[in-house]
Amino acid sequence: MNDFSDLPEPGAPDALPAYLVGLNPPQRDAVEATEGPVLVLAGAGTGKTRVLTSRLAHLILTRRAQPYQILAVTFTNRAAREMRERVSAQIGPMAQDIWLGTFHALAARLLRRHAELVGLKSSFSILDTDDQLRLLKQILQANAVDEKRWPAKMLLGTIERWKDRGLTPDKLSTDELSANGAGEMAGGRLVDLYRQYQDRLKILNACDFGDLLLHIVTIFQQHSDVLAEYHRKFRYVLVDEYQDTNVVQYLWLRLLAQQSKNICCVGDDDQSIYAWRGAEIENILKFDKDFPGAKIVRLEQNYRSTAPILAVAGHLIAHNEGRLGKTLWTAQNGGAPVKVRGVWDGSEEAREVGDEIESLQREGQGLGSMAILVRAGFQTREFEERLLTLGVPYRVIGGLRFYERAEVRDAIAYLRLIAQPDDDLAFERIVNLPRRGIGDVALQTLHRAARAAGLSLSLAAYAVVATDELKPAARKAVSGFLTDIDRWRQLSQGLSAAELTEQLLEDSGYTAMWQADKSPEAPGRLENLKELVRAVEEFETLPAFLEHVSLVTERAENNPEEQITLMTLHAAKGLEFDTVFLPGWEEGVFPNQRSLDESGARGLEEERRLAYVGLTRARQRAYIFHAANRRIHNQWQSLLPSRFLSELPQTEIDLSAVTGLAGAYRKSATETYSGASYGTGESNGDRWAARKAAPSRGPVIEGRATRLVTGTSPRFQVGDQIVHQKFGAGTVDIADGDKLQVTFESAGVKHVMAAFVEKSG
DNA sequence: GTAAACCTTTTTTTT
DNA sequence: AAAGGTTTAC
Repeated sequence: MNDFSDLPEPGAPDALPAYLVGLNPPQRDAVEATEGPVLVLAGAGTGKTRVLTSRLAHLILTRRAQPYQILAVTFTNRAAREMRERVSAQIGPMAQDIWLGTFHALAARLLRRHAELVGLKSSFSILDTDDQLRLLKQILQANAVDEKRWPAKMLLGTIERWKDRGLTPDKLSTDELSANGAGEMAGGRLVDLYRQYQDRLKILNACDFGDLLLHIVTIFQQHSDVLAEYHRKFRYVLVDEYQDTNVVQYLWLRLLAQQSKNICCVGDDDQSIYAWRGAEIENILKFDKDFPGAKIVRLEQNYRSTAPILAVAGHLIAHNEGRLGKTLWTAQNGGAPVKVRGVWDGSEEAREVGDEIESLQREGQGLGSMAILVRAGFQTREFEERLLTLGVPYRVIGGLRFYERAEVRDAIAYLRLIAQPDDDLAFERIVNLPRRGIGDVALQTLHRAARAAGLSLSLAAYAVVATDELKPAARKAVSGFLTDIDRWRQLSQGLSAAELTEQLLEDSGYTAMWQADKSPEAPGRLENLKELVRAVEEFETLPAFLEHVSLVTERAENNPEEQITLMTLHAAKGLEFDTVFLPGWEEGVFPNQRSLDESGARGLEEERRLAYVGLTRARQRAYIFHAANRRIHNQWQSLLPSRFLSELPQTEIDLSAVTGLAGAYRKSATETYSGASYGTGESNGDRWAARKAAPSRGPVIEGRATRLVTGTSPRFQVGDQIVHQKFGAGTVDIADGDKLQVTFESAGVKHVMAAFVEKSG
């Protein structure tokens, strides 16, 4: 370990500082290129975090900057925490002073300082998705927008995408509106609704997630003195996962770095998987245009996965266009091929995965080093059931987070209202919870008064109870509620946040409400409330806790037991496991149909990157599964294997199908598919070579779906009577090679593969 | 004001 | 199949 009291001067000949020891040449390059713009293209498992933390240590220990003069931005709280921990290990407590956090957390911190410049108070609330939706619904109702035709969710999505691109209502051009038909949404009034939504936020002294960044950019653009202050302050800017930045984030970074030019962005264009929430892969692709003279460093030596896994992932991702281009390699030899297994249906898939898990366990593999990575959250259910049956402990990442549970949100609404009287959404949530006799009629009266006076609900309520607008009972109830709130607000001055929370839940009758509830969930909810009080204890002040709640969306997991992890591919980014199971590689499931429908070629490429992310999570073993049939929307469907399977190098994979399948699968249980089994008939090796030679030819989106062709599969003609293993007897309507459209006697019209039916009679 | 009954939709991914 | 929302009935 290096003692930094006798640090070598920069450029000292021999003694290598500890943070540089063991770095490979490109990694070291990335650490030491401190001045000017730098783009580090860091492939999966190439030691990206190591480079980031070493770079921070380098900047600080060589005294190029004080910790508080460095801005280091990540996307997830997990990444921020990990980086902070690892820098601390290298440079000690100084690491606490680095401006290190997620985009949103850092933006919130800045916005609290300058809130008045965008018409907010420093105490503003940060709304979550639920609040946003309720707010927009109110506006839609007030504007008589038909919510059936224009679901609030969809409109909110459009508004959020605008915000991601830095578009305030004033900046929306007609061009923007004609794109994706946004101009016609909600009868052409969406911009107006957007404006009303923003106006409401201002009255509520609140902002949503997108606003955190948008407001800061607005401030920087309109107040050069404020921007200049931060130019002086932040000498170096570091950005993690740059491929996931959206336009606002890009603008924010560019504004901050335009003076010093010392911006270092680390990312991997092949792992860009967040276009659906506004990320612009172009940001990373055009980095050297945005920051002229940028140095580009490629990290390509992989320290995580075996050679076969890298080969499979590399072949797959090579089918994408518009890449910056990287080829991962490893010094390791050996390693098992990636296993690809075809199964009959979802439950067989779950059984097979379960069996494999148990057999790995018998070999001494720990559950903690295994993961099942699915495309969409609902896919975990079948595996959960199977694992429960087998008695294999598991944990699911994602799903309902602690802070999203109704009772926790209720309690937090109380706290929000105390911290911020203008928070109408919180007010409405709890004004009659538990029941206080403040019903719709009373609430409507308050709404009217608030709108008339241009005040928030709780402020208007004070005025209303002084009049006789409300019936005596309601008036008494409202005034009682206001008195309570005032009292708690008083208490919040003297008590700790946790004590306040405890007392509040008692006094308000909220705890009592759940105690009186005899539904089976009630005990769990009470337990969650206790857990909430424990969570509040970690924070000194109420505002600090509320900030945490808005920005940190994770739940405390402290389970010492060895468990297998189930999560989505998105959630898995940045993690690694010895063994990775990748189920559900079927057309429509993965690549996801909706992604294809909505985003075409771009959507397909993003899905392929998602597959790449999944494969590159694996250190030792990767298993891919595809099922021939699945119940989707409670209906059985037969599915084609994912086109991604035809894009894998046949030499590095081990193909097999489980016994009991018809046609191609049934011939031999262990027979591997030949090179022509998947795909179009040209060998995949050729396609791979052709692709390299002619990178301009894009993958076909709408083209023929991947086929399972074998020389032995019978040919069908229109009118043939057939039997399908799942759907029973039917008649062929259309025969297109191996794809048939069949009218079944009981199951109706289906598209099925020839391989799964047999001629009858 | 509450509860039951009925209808609709859901399943992409989340800071 | 289940959850959520809305309508209807008490």
